[in-house]
Amino acid sequence: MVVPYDPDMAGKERAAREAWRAIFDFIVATSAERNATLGRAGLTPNDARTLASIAPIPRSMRSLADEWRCDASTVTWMVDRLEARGLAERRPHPSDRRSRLVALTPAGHKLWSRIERAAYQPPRGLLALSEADLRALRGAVMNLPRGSGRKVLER
Amino acid sequence: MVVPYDPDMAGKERAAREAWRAIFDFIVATSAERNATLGRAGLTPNDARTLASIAPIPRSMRSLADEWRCDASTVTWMVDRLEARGLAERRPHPSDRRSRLVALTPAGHKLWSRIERAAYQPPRGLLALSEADLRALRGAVMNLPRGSGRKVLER
DNA sequence: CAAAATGCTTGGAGGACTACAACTATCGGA
DNA sequence: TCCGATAGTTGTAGTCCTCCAAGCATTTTG
Repeated sequence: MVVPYDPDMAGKERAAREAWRAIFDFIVATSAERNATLGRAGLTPNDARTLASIAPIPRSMRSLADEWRCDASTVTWMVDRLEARGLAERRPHPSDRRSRLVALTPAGHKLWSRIERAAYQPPRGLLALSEADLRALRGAVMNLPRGSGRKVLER
Repeated sequence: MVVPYDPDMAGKERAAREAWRAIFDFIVATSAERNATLGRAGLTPNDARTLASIAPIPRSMRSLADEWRCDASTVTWMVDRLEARGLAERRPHPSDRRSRLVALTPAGHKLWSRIERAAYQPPRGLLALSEADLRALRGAVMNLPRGSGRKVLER
């Protein structure tokens, strides 16, 4: 798709750049607290990513390795650690006996829902905005490309 | 400061929650690309944090340990690695001979400015928003609490 | 069916943290 | 001046990844 010349593009890009800078700085400034939350739950960032990946639906090891672009043995290591803590379990794949499905245990689901709830709790700094700003912010940001469309989201 | 009852608080908090959720998901979805950028520069996330901390002005090891809430020997390790790559250097402290100031070398400044420029480049997904959304977004996030006020920013 | 491909695990190696204990050099106060 | 606090380093140890090579079981393909 060819984009025709847009005299306002500079303005749009400038807005995007300035907005992103403020968001990025805010994320960085609040990241320590998020990591501390994980730490208190005894999870590494990678543990959390694993929980997030298998929480919606059991996944094969292979699909996790593809998603994370890592070696298959790395996935073995990750899942081993969660399994040792009783948070995840391996199940037989219904149609391929080579494969395993990794699923959360009840304890895993419970912990993950706690973590997720904490992660979605807005940082204090965000509440410092006015209601008008927050409504405007929400209106804009809800239009962000969503979900699994990886290609869309990458830089 | 006591906050009086605010009948609209629920609406404000709801806006904050929904906005944060969208932002958080977006950040997570784009984080792999940011890490890849660091990786291409041969930096770990911790390396980048170190560069960011000493880029504005040389810092003592102690102040870094305090900022990161880690053991002093961890700072030694971090700085050693950057120094080995010629990105940072230890300088004498002007008034305390026990202390060292850690500063970026010219190569360190050069690399850091590259990294910073890349980090502030808005992800593609953000450009998917309309100009109106981006302007609204910018208007809101520019009011976010800024800079070094750690207490303000934490959750 | 035989061969190639696939899914996963194991073993080995190494890098990146991270803290603790012990030690040196220096500072600062009584 | 002497002693406790402070800044930093070194050595040690342990965890968390991360990949590669090798191997097993199973599936898919020619």
